[in-house]
Amino acid sequence: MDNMGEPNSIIHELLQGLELARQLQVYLRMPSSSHETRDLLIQKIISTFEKALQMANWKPAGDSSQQPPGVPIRMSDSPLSTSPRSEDSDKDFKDQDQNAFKKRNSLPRWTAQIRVTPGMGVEGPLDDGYSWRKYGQKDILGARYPRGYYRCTHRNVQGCMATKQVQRSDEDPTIFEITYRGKHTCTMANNVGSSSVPLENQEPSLNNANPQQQQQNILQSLEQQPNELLLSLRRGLKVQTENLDSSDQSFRFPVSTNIKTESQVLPSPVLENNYAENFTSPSYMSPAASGISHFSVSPSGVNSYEGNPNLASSGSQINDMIAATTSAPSSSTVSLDFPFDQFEFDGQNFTFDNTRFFS
DNA sequence: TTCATTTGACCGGA
DNA sequence: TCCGGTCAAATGAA
Repeated sequence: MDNMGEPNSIIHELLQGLELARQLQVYLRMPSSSHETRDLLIQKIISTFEKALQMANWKPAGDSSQQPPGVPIRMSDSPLSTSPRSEDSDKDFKDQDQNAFKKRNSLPRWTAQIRVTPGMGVEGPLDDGYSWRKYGQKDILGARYPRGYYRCTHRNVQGCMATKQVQRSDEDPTIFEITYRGKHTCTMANNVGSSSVPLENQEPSLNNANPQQQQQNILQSLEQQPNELLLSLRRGLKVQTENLDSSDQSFRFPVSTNIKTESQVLPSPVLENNYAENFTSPSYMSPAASGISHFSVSPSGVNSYEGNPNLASSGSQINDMIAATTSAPSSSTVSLDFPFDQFEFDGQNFTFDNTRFFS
């Protein structure tokens, strides 16, 4: 934490990695580019990030006895119980629910923000690796847009008590604030960030959490997005952390480096709208109130997108879209978008599971 | 039939 | 008492 490397150097390395990733993106779009070149670029990117990680005193995960692998973001000391779960008793889970409800304010909690700025192509592994199920929506006093409530799909089966809330910002409707609560204890959590296992080979539940339905939900929501928002989903992904507890430690990843093709990302109906799936949200961001991660989406020159002129919208539907995109299982995708779920940033340190990132 | 979302009702903390 | 968070019945989609 307090022995972090020179931030400027780290940023320099990260920027270098970014530039390399961009180059890779270009190469990947050129059918004639050679594998050697791509491999070389990938190697460079990896070493760049490794350097940055060294500078940040990054330690390989291994002390995460409580934390699921690949979910490296440290929670601040939280009272969250990780007590053993009963696999076969709904009653136990109901009891847990009761406790969770009583203690809801003591659950670890952290916030991410996703910004959808005009013109972007949200491509990339924008999922957080978990599947979520909406269980409520509520109008919040003083807020223009309703808040959506989501919990882990595996709650009933595995007693995973993780929840999240999605709230569209009043001040800037392009910003969606996602508040995570609780810690995933489902098997999904064990798979998230597993660096060597391709997503498609991971826990089946990752993919069988009805991705079609989630995709369809996205689509439904999209069909009612304003053109502006749809257009905004065309560009690249930019990551910005701000207000991290050491005020000036913020940094920005203008990530626009997708190697995932749209056809890999989306079912054709979605592609017809040229909409890209999956915001990645941090599985575990710093819960510190000061540690809001700001995910914004910015122009990246990504091609091919025309908003559907027939689209209309409502705030809650956009909320759903964002929520769904942050929750949709990533299925079998490979991307160079920054994988937030492998990214640890507790104010001064961050870690990054680069093996999965580049796998 | 199964599973997810919607939405009004209910609960509990402040 | 208010309001945020959750429950659960109704509904819809696959």
